[in-house]
Amino acid sequence: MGPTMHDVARVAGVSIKTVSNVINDYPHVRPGTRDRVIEAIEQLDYRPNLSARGLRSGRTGVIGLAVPSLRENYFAELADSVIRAAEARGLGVIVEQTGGQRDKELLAVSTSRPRFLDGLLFSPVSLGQEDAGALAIDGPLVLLGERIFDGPTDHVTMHNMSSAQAAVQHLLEIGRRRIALVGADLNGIDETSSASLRLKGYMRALEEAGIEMDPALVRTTEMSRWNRAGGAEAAHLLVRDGVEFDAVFALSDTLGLGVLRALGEENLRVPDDVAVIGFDNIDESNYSVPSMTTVDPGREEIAVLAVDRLIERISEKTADRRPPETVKPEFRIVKRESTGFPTIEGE
Amino acid sequence: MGPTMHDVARVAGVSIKTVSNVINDYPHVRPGTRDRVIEAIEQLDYRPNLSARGLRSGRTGVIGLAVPSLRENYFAELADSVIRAAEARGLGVIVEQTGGQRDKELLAVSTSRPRFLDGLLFSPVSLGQEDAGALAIDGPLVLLGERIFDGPTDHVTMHNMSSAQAAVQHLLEIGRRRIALVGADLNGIDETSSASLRLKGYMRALEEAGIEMDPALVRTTEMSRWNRAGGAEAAHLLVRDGVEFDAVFALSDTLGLGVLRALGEENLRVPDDVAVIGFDNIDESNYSVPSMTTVDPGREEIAVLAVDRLIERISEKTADRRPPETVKPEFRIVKRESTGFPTIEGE
DNA sequence: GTGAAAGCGCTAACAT
DNA sequence: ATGTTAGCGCTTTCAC
Repeated sequence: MGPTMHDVARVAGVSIKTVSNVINDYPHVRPGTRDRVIEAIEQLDYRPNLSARGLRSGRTGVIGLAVPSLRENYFAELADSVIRAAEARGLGVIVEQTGGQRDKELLAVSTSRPRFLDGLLFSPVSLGQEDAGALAIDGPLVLLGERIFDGPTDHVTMHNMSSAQAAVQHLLEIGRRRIALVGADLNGIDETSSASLRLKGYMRALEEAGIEMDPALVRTTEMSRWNRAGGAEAAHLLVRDGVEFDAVFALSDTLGLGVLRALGEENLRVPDDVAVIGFDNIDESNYSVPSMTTVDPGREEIAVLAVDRLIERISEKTADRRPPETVKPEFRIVKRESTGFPTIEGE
Repeated sequence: MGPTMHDVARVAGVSIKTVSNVINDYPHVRPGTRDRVIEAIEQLDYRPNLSARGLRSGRTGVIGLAVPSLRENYFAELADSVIRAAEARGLGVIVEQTGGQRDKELLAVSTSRPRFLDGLLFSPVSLGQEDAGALAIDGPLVLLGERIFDGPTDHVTMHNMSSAQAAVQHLLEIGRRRIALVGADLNGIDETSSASLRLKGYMRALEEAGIEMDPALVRTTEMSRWNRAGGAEAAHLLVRDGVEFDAVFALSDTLGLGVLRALGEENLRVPDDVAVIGFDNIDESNYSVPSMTTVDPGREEIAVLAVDRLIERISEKTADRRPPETVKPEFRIVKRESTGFPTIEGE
């Protein structure tokens, strides 16, 4: 067991309170005293016991991040951003994987969370609007994604609809008219899924361009197959169904990467025969053959916004509680080879 | 502030000790008493305060995992495996990213770690053999990777040399003779890098086949460019230098994926003109065009072995301390399209 | 500006 | 089989 505050106090010839003051940057400490304490800390290699601090102060300095899986690139990159944002603010991050399973998601916001985490960033994929009530947990909670709106907590989401609209506009601008959509929701349009919101953006863009939507171009994909295999399958089916198309809007980058693979196998050239745009801007989409145009929803900023919201909630006094707030970062279209633009290194 | 053991004890009509006994599965509790306590726990939605437990018992139930970055697929997938292994054993995981920077790696095993984590899994890339001394920290530590051998801690690594040898043998078996290697160490062979160990395996396989190594086929890549861009660059240079080759052994999958991209741009067909094998078996290598043959170093088992070693060390009494131990899982070659085998779904 | 002391919620030694 | 109790190392209120 390492040295304690008492040890430091003894070596520095002060009381434990003074040591505490120095460690917590309490301003009214005489410089000389402060120096003696710091010296003692270094001499003993003293480090505060966070369990004790946590017990006393009610804060552990650790937040949770609950995501479906780190094997999904988007969430691995989101975790990277969250961990860096949290570290910059002196917080550690415990990563929990829900596997996108409803029971594990419910667990993440309930019992599984003993009094330990200062707060939780939670990105559900199975819970929906009807579960908003389950979010009324005791600790600070910030929601990520678009499964639940108007819940009792802060919410960081993205411009799903307008960015999807912009994506389709980009395809229209390069002259495409038969634009397939890959990854639509099986249940049609419910307000709360990324897929539905992005589909709405697609429809809006077509409508503005005066193009009638062809249902044969809209391909559904089970949520569990929102990956390369699912994208490949959808593209193969498009071809084998004999549907004519000159562009694909994939509702996620991994779907898009699968589409690229399948189009290659079908001997269709990208972007000459078919242009492709994805959604998420994961690192990988810059390195596919060809590199893939995509929507950058502002992942990095989502992480920063979320961590900052959470910190605010953690330090907020119960009395002057602000009402829950929903924020979204700006998005941008990253143009690459799959829509006829050269790849920009490092983009 | 939630209910405490005292509250539970009061509701159940027992003493706090009995509550503690029930929670910690102490065997000698009368069934009826146990039931009353469990009922009270549920009624109050009581959850133990881990800070208090940690303070008292010296255990927090949280371990650390320090990796370069979750944006590198291999480490994201490793983190996934570690988190699942740890969860199965009731431990949480705080993920730290070192960015592969020497100073942050040193920090990970020193001051940055206040008395909080029960133990640390550490995958260094900048620290080397000469830093073995820095690992003599107080808490349990298990090392991952191959930067440091014979250090003072347990070490989970992989069969770098023999698996690399097997990779090259696979290329030889399909009739390739001019096998390029992408990703060699700039500093030539030092014992402690994955690159060097895998290069040795390459040389051994060639030697056994009676093929003389052609230095023009061995391409070096800076550690910081062990990614798709670095792999692509190396492949482009191979072609532009006019080197003849019919296969590439990429020392990592991301290098290999870059190689695939570059070969496509150079109008070389894979595997007809050039066969490609990677190393790591990240999910992505199964979805490239073409899908990529690779070495599966046993990542999943590495995680389990590491977590189990760490748990043993955590619960070990200082007295009967076992000497440090080095373990490696089995590897296997996953054959895919890039060496002429059909992709197997889900492989 | 600094010290003394209480107590956060829990575990475990000891008592019954 | 269960109860009593003393801390674990820290923060914080209250003195001085």
